[in-house]
Amino acid sequence: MENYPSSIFPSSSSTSNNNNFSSNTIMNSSLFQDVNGNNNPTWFSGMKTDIGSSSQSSGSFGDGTEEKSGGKKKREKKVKKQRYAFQTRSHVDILDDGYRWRKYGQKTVKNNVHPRSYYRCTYQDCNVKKQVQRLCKDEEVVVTTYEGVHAHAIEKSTDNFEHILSHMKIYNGNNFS
DNA sequence: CGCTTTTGACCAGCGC
DNA sequence: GCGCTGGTCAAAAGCG
Repeated sequence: MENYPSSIFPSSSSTSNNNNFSSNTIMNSSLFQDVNGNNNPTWFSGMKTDIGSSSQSSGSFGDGTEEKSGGKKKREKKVKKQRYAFQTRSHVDILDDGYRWRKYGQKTVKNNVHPRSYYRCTYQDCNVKKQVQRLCKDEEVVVTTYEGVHAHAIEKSTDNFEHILSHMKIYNGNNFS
């Protein structure tokens, strides 16, 4: 599409050495997974998982929720955004990536005993969402799917997470055409 | 008191 | 057309 974000997370003015990301987390692997591969996940090198075809009207993820057609509830009508998924081997579901998230839903998914949690960034006018889900076959593997791009700076620094981001950038730059 | 989490209901897309 | 499934809303409860 038009705007491939160079990275999911804009400049994260990081300095300190907070270990809030790895306090309870074992970062053995962080790979990107095609979220389109439903039952048969296929590992791929790129970080971009374009679920929408190509008719993404609004290029920015900043705010896409002004549409309230109908009048009942402003349930976002399946605006297909780019999603980015990566796996993390961790004992905890919540990976503190420096942003503030508010949970807005949880659903049990088919073929998986673990529920999927839905989070939304609480920053003002930031509609970035993420889903957190564990693999049924490997309970230590947590799949985090980001939807949208943060249009603001990271709120707290996480060097560990930036380390992951660096990998993501590498993947994005080399392998994704 | 304000923010977050929980949880059931609601809605839309998709496959049969 | 119907049922299943995924995603979101919103009220209530919980917590610092």
